[in-house]
Amino acid sequence: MSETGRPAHVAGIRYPQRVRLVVARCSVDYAGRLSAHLPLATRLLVLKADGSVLVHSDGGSYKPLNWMSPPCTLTVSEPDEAQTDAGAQQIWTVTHTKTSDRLIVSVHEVLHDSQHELGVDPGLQKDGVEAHLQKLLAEQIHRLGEGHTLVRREYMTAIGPVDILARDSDGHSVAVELKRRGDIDGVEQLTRYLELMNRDPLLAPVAGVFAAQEIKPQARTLAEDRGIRCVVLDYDEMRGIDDSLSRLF
Amino acid sequence: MSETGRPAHVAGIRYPQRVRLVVARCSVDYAGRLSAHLPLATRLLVLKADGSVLVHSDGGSYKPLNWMSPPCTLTVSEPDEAQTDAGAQQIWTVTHTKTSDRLIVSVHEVLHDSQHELGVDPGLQKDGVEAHLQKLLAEQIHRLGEGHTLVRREYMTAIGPVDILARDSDGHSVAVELKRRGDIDGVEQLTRYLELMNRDPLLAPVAGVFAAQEIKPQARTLAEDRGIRCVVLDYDEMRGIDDSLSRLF
DNA sequence: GTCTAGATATCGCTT
DNA sequence: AAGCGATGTCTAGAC
Repeated sequence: MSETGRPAHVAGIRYPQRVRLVVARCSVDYAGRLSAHLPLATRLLVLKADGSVLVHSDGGSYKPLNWMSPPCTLTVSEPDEAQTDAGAQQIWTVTHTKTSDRLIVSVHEVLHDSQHELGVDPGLQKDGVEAHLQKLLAEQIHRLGEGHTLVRREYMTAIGPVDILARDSDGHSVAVELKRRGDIDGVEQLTRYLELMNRDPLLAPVAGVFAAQEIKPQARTLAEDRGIRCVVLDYDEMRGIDDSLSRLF
Repeated sequence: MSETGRPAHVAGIRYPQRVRLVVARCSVDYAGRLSAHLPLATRLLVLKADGSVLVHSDGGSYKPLNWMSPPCTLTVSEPDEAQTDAGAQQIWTVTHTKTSDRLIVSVHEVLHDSQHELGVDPGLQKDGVEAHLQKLLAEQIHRLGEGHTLVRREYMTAIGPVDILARDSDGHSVAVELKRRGDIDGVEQLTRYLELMNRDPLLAPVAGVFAAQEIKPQARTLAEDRGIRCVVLDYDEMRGIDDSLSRLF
């Protein structure tokens, strides 16, 4: 109960990682990059082995009401007189190791307290992010328009890599900016690439294509105003074709 | 154990909100906006009253390894033959109510299972960051340079509000884009405002100031290349002055 | 290490 | 309802 944060390594000995689950009536204060306060209520407190703390309510998204990110340490202390009068039984102070961020939990009543050994997690395997979309579009470059050919993915320029460089049926260069969701940011990014590339006589004229699964109206307006063509990609359809291709082998 | 998700309202009766904590050896698959897989390992599963599920490891940040956001429902089913052979005891399927997103948890061994009544949370009270920085800069407008005067905060234009509009010592307009961290995005945003405002004969010429607690090198280069002045703000110093002022009252 | 771009972002506010 | 900006963003990859 009065145990503090459990570092994974102490004096060279590797202790098993443990997560501690506490359900308690508590109030919470955070002082760091901002100040925040949570009034007294019953909440779930998750204390991870690296010292990090999550304060969750029963609802909302995956984001805790409040938290402290690692590296940090938890110390438990007795409440002072004022805190005792307010009903606090324990004060948990979570201090960030590098910054001066602080999370203070005033624990009024502990309703549950248990520890569980989880071990190290093998981690998440992802599929279907922008990288995958880029691979698919490179394989299905005709989606940019008839007669298009791939020059290369991640074409390097002085200000960063262009997602895809292609040529249209006339042999002119086409720079493609690819997004999962097409926002104004992406149009600005492509615009910077186009400005730079069109100064290169070996490449110019370079046309721009803004390709995304979904293009926001404002982004489309800005793009078309700048002569950038917009292409909406159907990920499922592209993946479907990719799967069918895979099945041939 | 075999209980499914508990909606907060059933047949007009309001049930108490409950959070369920499960520690289990499990593998997890997500199919929705992307595909993701978590190999078999021991993890913390948090099931909230709104049906949402968080899959946490003992470490990392506040973000779960995987999750399903509300509104969604959890159903528990028996594993099929292949799943039983793989060692699964139960299959939890979490389905999003509006999209077709799906989270499937293959539960191999339950190590802990408890439920806790939390009630409705009063919610977080926040104070700080960009709003505060904007208020401080409006009060300390001299930080833009000698002789500057405030016109107004959140000066509305056709494409959105400019954080601060001021005048310099010559009476010329100054548009200020304020950020906690000064990134290229912020420079682009300010550039769009300046283009628009400089078309307005009542305002033009409008100078630009990019003000932030921290300005990234690339952002500074881009800003200065466009004739936008960069001002680094010391939040603690500004807050200190603000506090001293407050103490006078 | 630092820095940059992407994200199943989430959250809140305004139109 | 939909769009947009901010976030204590977090995270992974590049340099």
